[in-house]
Amino acid sequence: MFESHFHNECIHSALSNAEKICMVKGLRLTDLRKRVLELVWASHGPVKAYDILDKLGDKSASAKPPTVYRSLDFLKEHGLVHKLNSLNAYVGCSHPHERHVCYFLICKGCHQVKECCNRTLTKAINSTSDEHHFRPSSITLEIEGLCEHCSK
Amino acid sequence: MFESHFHNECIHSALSNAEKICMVKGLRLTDLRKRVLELVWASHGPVKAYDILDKLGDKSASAKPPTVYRSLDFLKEHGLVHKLNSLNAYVGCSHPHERHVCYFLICKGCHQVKECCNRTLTKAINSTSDEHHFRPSSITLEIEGLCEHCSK
DNA sequence: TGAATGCGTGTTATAGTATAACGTAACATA
DNA sequence: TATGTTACGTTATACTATAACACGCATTCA
Ligand SMILES: [Zn+2]
Ligand SMILES: [Zn+2]
Ligand SMILES: [Zn+2]
Ligand SMILES: [Zn+2]
Repeated sequence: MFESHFHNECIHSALSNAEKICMVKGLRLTDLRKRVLELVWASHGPVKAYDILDKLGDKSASAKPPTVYRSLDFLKEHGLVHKLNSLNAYVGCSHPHERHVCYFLICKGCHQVKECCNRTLTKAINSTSDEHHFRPSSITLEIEGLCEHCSK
Repeated sequence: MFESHFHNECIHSALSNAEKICMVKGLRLTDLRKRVLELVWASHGPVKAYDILDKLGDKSASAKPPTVYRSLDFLKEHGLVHKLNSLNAYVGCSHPHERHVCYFLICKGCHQVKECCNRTLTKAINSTSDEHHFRPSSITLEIEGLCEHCSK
């Protein structure tokens, strides 16, 4: 799904973006939160909360579930990570600057996730909601399947 | 979301539909599976696995988690119920005859769920997938918000 | 300065969701 | 009746997430 690349750059830019965003919004991107974000960004794939927990443990001996869930909540709330409901897993947001609804392509082959947030989908969702006189507040759209590379 | 109605008729018709479908497909809609389906259909809202478990317990003393999860798996697999990933809950399929992808409107006010499975959405999802050369195999689309009645 | 407040984190415990693994009973088919 | 298959019972455990309370530290304001 992601052609071979220097992923350290992805991590680095995700972290520095997050710092800028938090700076601007007056949020505290503490060490803990930054480390959790870094672990979420360890790959372009879904990351489980308890895997983050284990890896935190390496550095700071005593991490307990609330530690990581609280950080994830913070990061979610401010659009830095997303939760994938169909997997109970988390993924870093690939364009956290723009406030937007996010849809996901989840490859079962290479276990990578790509955000696909386009107007066409949003329009279709809104017009369907309208038809039903429904006022949407939060949307989960997760498309599982095989990416170009993995379907060959 | 659902105007006042005689819900017993919903339950009854869901069960008799299920019987027909299983008959045709040569599937065994056992007593247990039928009771689980009935409990899922207790409302038009999401139902939790452990609530089903509790209610099963009333009749058959010793129900354990695998009992209900196995039945739910069977019902899911054959399109008689759907799982709502954003809620970890289950809902009866409102038109199990047609093989189809299902999208859901979930009202946070009255806790009712409506299937909205239209071509426009499917087309938008497929064309987005195409753009990314992605081959979808399973789709989760859950729209949370307020229904017409509850948004007044 | 010192109390008051808010926030982030630590810590313990528990709630909630789901499956593995193994045994037995019921059913189908020959 | 023998045989293989499916459904279910049962025990244990894994996985996911939150409640509740304590502590430290920074900010504010009396
Ligand atoms: Zn990368
Ligand atoms: Zn792939
Ligand atoms: Zn009804
Ligand atoms: Zn409603």
